[in-house]
Amino acid sequence: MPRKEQTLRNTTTGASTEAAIRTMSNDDNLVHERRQFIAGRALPLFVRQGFNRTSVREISQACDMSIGAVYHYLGSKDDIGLLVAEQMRREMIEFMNHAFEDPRPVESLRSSIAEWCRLCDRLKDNVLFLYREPRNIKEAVQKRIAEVDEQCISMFDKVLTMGVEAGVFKIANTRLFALNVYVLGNMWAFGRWYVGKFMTLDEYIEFQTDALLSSALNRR
Amino acid sequence: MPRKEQTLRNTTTGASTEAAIRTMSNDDNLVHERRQFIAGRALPLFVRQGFNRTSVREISQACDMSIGAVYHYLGSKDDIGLLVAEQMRREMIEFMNHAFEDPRPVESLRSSIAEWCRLCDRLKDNVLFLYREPRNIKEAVQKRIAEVDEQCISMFDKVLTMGVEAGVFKIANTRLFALNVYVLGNMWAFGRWYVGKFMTLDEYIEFQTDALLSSALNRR
Amino acid sequence: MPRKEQTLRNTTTGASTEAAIRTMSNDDNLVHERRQFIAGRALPLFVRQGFNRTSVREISQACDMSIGAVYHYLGSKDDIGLLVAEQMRREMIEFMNHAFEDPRPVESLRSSIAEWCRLCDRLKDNVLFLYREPRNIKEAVQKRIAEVDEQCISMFDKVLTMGVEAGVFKIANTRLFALNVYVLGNMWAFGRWYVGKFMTLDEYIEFQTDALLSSALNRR
Amino acid sequence: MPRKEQTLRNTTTGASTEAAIRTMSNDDNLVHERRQFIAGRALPLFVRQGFNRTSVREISQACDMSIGAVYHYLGSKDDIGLLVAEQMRREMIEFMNHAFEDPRPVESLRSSIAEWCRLCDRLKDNVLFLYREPRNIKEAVQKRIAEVDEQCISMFDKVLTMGVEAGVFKIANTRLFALNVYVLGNMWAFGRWYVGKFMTLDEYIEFQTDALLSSALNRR
DNA sequence: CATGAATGAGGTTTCATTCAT
DNA sequence: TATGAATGAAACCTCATTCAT
Repeated sequence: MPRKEQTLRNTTTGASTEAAIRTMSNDDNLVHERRQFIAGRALPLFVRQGFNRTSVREISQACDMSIGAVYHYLGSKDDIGLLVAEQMRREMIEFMNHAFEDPRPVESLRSSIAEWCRLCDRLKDNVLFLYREPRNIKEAVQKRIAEVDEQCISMFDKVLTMGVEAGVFKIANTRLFALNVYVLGNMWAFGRWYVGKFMTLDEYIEFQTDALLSSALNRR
Repeated sequence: MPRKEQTLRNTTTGASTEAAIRTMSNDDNLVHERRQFIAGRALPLFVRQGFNRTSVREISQACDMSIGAVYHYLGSKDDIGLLVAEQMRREMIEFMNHAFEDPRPVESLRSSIAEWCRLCDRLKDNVLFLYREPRNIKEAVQKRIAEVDEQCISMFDKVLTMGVEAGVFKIANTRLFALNVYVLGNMWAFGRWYVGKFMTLDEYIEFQTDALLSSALNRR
Repeated sequence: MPRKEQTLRNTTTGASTEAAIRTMSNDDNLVHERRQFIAGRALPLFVRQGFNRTSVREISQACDMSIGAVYHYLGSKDDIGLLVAEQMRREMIEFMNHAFEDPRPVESLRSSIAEWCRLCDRLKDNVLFLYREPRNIKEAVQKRIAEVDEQCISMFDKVLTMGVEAGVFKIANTRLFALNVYVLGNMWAFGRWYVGKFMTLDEYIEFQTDALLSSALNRR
Repeated sequence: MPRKEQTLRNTTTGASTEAAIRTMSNDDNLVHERRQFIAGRALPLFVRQGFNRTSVREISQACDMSIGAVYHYLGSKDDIGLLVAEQMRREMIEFMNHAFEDPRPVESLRSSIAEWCRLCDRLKDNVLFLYREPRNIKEAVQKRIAEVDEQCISMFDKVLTMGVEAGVFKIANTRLFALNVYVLGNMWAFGRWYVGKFMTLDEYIEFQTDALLSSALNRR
């Protein structure tokens, strides 16, 4: 599906967010690896205690590193937010590149919902962080995230539109419907209503897909 | 519908959160009024800049008060979070006491969705605050909020279950469906995807209601 | 014993400490009465929590008065310290005017020790306050207190000297011995070593008097 | 005199107060050294101005450190009080372990009085602080201090009792007599009556020892 | 590369005192 | 005379960041 990829490449090309982060090291691989490590250890702390209530000292301790070492690979605490955002972005782009292999609308919608929910489940903490701490992510990076959000929604929109054009779906507002799909993935990640307490991820995917399809399918 | 009201009363009774907040004044009316005023001025700041990035000095300035005056009516900055939560809670209880006058499932669902969305629209900032800053709200108060959330979802659940029992709806998992209704209200409040940019609240309510109904309705 | 009284009058004459405290009222009796009341309620708080850790609000509440009322009779929180000091001073002067009716050295020492201990017991809190919070009493007032301290010690000194001159006592350094008598009174007031836990005031007086006498008495 | 030492060790064992103080550093030696330094610079300020009237800023300036550096080694301003108390405690334990080598009651009393007075002279400011600012020392630490106070008094008591049993002393209440010895040391540290103005420490020790002995000695 | 001591601006909070009512 | 809301300076403390080692 080269068309899609081009579209994506067009809008997401540009200096990688990560490359903009200051470091004292020249070993790119090491830098990347250490940053992922730090972000991975910091993120649960952010989710549990909040970004502002988590000190760099705590982060360095969670990493079994010195404070100086953390700053060796990062320019500032805020940069960890960028890494979290960037990881989400990377995975979403990955997701968009691999979903929709199927040209059949129903199958395509099914698989994209499932994949999307699985992605949100895997990056639960990133999703939460992006909801909760937008003020701790640089405006520019928020925009980059908004962009992939938008692309993601557009992708769902396209699948739906395709289905509508094929006469398989009947949807009054595909854009809003696509947004619903998007939110439904995030919703699983939100621990707030304990969805995970009374349902497995697979059941969740199944029920939600069925509900959406029963609403979208064109009957006549 | 007295049964519902009783249920609600039973679970929501308890010492008001507000009464637990320290104050230097004995004039209850004044205290309440000033607190609402302070919370009202502070909330937009929190939403715009984040709770931690908003200083008490800024809040006092936004209120045209001295810092000391703010602390005359509040025990701490965190207490403003409680007020925000409490306001949401109050309005949700109010909402639950007045919705669903209609015994017809479809009408009842329609009106409850509409009212719920309007409530979320009205308390947009409170909704956002509760999503973003849970770590700045005392555990106990988060629980109180979770309680009304739960009651609210249960309420939607009951409407749906009623409809299912009446043979009007056909829903695989009413609980999850109810959760979808709940989230759909919050979703409007979330500026993140700019739903409001391409749609009015009324349109949003209409489209979403239709989509949900088309999914829920039992077609023989 | 007019000689003594003259001495005292000479050094203690001067503007009363209390008269120097600002007030909004002209009714001298009322002012005095209220001040004693306030000081009496505040002193235990100071002893229990410390002067600085006791707020004017707390004091006003302990007095069942408004903050404004407290300031109606006092110019500042510090003034309460002055009142405490002044009360001690007044009682010590009173004490000095009435002790020593007896010309016999031993009897005179006995009674003055006993009276002094009883005074310290009665003004326990004042004694403690003067030890603990000298930095919260104006320099000038500290000096006035030091003056009566000095007079008190001198008084004991005189009794001892009289005894030495009469050949009844044999004391190497009457000044230091007098100081010991003084401290022994304060010592009772100091809860720190729980003297009061294993001894009544009367026993304390008896033992201490005997010990001092057995040290002071001239044997040959 | 191994029995005494054992007794002391038994009751004074326990987690060091200092170990309970929070620090950002892991270098125990550095932490201890810096804390002693800070406490040493702060204590005279406390004595001169009072604990509450001395700000952390002043302390940090007196130490030629930044405020942050002070908090790097201490968890709070109050902790300096603990250090002051702990230093007194340490020295008193040291004192108790080394005094009383002499089995002759009179010599033993003489030397213990002298050593005690010298200790109080050396730790003048600590003594004053403990008298004046008990409300700024955690209850638990006050208790630990009360414990060594008690041990110290008991130690004097034992010496006296030994003398009484040997028929050398005749004392009605050794416990109270011991307390007098204790207080007499503190009394020197109290600047309040300017004992130091008209007497050297050695003279003070001499006079007080003679007075006590002349009271304690058994004259058939 | 790594460490962690040091910095100090800036945050929250307290509280003596004033003054309009 | 009495009230208590309001003030705002100043206190304690945190923590992101730097930099000498």
